[in-house]
Amino acid sequence: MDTIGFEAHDHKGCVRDALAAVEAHCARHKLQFTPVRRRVLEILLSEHRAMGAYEILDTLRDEGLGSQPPVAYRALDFLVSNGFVHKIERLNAFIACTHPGQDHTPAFLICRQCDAVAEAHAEPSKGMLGRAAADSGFVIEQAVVEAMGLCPQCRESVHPCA
Amino acid sequence: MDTIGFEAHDHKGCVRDALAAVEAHCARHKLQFTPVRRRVLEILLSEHRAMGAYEILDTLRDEGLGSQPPVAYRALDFLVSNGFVHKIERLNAFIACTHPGQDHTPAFLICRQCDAVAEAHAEPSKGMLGRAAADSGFVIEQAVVEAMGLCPQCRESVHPCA
DNA sequence: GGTTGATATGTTATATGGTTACATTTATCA
DNA sequence: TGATAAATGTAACCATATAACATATCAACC
Repeated sequence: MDTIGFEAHDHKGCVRDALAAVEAHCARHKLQFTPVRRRVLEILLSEHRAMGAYEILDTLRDEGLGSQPPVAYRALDFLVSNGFVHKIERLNAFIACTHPGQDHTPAFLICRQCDAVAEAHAEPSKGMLGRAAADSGFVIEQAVVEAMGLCPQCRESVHPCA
Repeated sequence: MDTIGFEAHDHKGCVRDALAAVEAHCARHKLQFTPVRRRVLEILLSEHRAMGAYEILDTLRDEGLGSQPPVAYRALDFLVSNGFVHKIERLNAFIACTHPGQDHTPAFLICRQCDAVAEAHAEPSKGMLGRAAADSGFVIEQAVVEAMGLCPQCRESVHPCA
């Protein structure tokens, strides 16, 4: 229910905590949290922004962890299918989940000016969309919800009167 | 409020009406509804499904209306920015709007089995997303809402007991 | 009705994002 | 320890989208 994302926070702590949560989740579910997968998650967590697969790959290459696209995409596939990372369709980019482990439908607030992204929650089964789906007999399994606009900071810099 | 999309309908009539509505809208707003733009819209309307830009381009090429990607992308840009066509981010594909001219935030129900797409309406300013945005001071200008799942027909074919 | 500025198209080349296919290695577990 | 599955390395390729620039067409005014 908290948006975080556009506010300052203890970033080192948030990276550490998220990493620990994912590690625990993988141990519990017998998932292999391999070096490449771990490093990709670390990169996304510490950058704390949406990154393209090739941008992530550049970092991996610099570190000798793999140089070809499939390396990055495979790690991202793993992280996305387990809910540790989300893909932002509108940006063809990936971002670390802020509530790893918990089952949820993410929604994103994307600033068109500074590209900052905040994660919120959506409830696709409710509202008009849910009603339209129910009316037509459509079963929603997964949803993409991405709002574009201006974040608080950029809004102020556009309207300096604030 | 009607979903249409997964139901049978008078398709010839719906193509004709939509085309007429767009034509009227362009005349009223002094927009150039050129042959390429018109043909791209016609293709999308009559196919009545999400199509990739290159698939549309193939048809244009066959008809001698242009053979290079920018031709298709420019026509699509025009149609999308005027609300006659929507882009489905999840599919990197385009689909004709079912309510051309009217200002609205489209939402899509996408069948993962048969790729059928139905257009519904979303109200991003309401619900949890709207509240999260308001709470954090984010101003929503535009939204992508795309639900993946099973359409009525495919749902039945998966559960033959129905 | 011709001139001009804006809008639209033709075309080449290239950037960006993502997958296939197959060989090799590493983990898991009986 | 050996069999099987899962993960990685690597090359080649496919798919989506844009940049840049030349040419043509339109719209509107004198």
